Amino acid sequence: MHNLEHLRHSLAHLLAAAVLELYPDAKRAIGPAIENGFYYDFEFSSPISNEDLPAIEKRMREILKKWSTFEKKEISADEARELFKNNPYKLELINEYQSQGLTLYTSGSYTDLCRGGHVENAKDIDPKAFKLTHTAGAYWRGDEKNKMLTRIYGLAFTTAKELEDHVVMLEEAKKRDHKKLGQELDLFVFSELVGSGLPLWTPKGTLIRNLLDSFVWELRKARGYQQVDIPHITKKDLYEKSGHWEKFKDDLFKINTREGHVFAMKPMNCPHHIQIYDRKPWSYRELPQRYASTTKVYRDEQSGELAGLSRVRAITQDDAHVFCRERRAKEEFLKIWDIVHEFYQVFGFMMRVRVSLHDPAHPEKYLGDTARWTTAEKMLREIAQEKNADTFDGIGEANFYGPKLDFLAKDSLGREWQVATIQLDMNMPERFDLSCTNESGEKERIVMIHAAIMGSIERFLSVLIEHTAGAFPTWLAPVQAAVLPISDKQNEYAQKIALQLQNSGVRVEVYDQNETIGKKIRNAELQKIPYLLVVGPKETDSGTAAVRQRGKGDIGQKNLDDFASQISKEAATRASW
RNA sequence: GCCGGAGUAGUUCAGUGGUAGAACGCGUUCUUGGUAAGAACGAGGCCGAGAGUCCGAUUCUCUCCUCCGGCUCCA
Repeated sequence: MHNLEHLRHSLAHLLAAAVLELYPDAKRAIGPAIENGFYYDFEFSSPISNEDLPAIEKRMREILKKWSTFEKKEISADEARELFKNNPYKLELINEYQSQGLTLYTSGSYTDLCRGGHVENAKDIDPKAFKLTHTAGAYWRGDEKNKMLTRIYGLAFTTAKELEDHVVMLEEAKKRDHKKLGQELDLFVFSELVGSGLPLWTPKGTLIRNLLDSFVWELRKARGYQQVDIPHITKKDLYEKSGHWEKFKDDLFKINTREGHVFAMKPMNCPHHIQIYDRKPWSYRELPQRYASTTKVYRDEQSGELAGLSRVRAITQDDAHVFCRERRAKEEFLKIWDIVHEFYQVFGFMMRVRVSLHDPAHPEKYLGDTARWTTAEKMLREIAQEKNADTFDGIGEANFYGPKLDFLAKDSLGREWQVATIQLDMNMPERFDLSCTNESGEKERIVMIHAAIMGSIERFLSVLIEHTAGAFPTWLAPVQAAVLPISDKQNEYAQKIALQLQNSGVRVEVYDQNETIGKKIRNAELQKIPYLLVVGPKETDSGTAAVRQRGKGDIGQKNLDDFASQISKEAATRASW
């Protein structure tokens, strides 16, 4: 069995071979294997688009028939330069790699400069197990100062079945796209007048946000957090002191006051929380101080970066900061970990935890002395060990101000998203001279812990919508039950029981439109409402409802008091089904 | 910001150098229906915004705005 990466890289060669036959003046850049497939970057003399892909793919299959082995040949830098004299990209690579020796690989009549990693024989490639998917712009060598090339992406697997499964998964993901579901379920909108990256939350969407936030708050409250509230703007002085002005001034929304002062919309909350901590001197006995705010931050993201709720300019953070002594940090980390665990477990996410460490090869990227980093990273590793969780190290993933634990959630389609994060900050307390008085009556430097559970409500909701396909658990569903009268003769009874349910705390809607019962059920199902209560003459007479549960169908006649208490119980326990 | 694609009714989309069409949704009426689409009629559009070419532009050209797929970025 051959290596999948070799297979994918071989297909990149095949793609280049087909492109060069169809577009002889296209210039090749690089073509590696990637997750699920491969790509190759080209400079085309005139733009190509997705419509051109079927022809290229067809040519790939034709060429593949003529290929067998990949012949390797060592060549000198001069020979290579001669061979690729019209290709500035290959020439750049030749100059870079000439000291390590250069190799050419040939299959059929196609030859490419390449460091190797191909299938033994091109006959091993299943012509039905790859597919070109889309084109995209990509900077040469990933540097935005360089020329933009055209990248052609393809999917590739060992068997046609695997390719098919992956395509089915992509289709499912498309159906669950949170931008699409957000509109269909009426959760949020964007307005051209308000601007891009600025979502507006409808009543249903706002309800969900508030329910999620209350859940996080409940978990925090139990662990000694206190809510604080802060303004959304600040004088630039705050960010000059925190260091953010210098580092991130391009990403700040700035405000000029009529008196000529410069303010900024807050892009993060820590400096504000720090000012609350710093309102008075603290005894070590009063620590930790744990401040939490669910509040928006504003970042002037590049327009091309914005995407649905995943990347916005007005971001709601469930942000908390713990101010504590360094020796206390571990205990606080563990508490936050518990919150993260409890929160994500409710939604059925599988979690992995990345211990994000500094990169010893680049000490210049980090603040503070090595000894403190060593101590701090040792602590994080201990925590990861004690928690006995699925953890891994991320070298070079630390913040410049400290190491952190990043939580990755795997959704129901197997995609992984970074969500919660717990960060140790040894820098801000220095900059703002944050301290407490210790047992010896001395001023002692404290540390800060940044702790976001959802991270951003917008991003978390984008993940949750796609994870659940919009079928929210009962406790979170904006409408938990719909009452569907079979004809308008039952409208009055429907209103009556809706009111009764509403009084027991159930979020309920009545579908009393002049439509058939089939149509009402269809509409309610499309809204992914957990429970539908169908009421006809039978139910009116017996004072019941025929209940249909989302995903399960008819679950029989229910007494209303029993039904209401069942929903309340589901909501209280945040049950999922 | 960059490359490519796209903006037509509330939504999903057809379409045309002579100022527009479907389906669903919405309204009215008929229908009173038992577990995923009953019927008829009707309202609804400065064809994303601005400029240019043309006798005439929703259609062609340019600029801007917005969205999508990527790239770069993400405290």
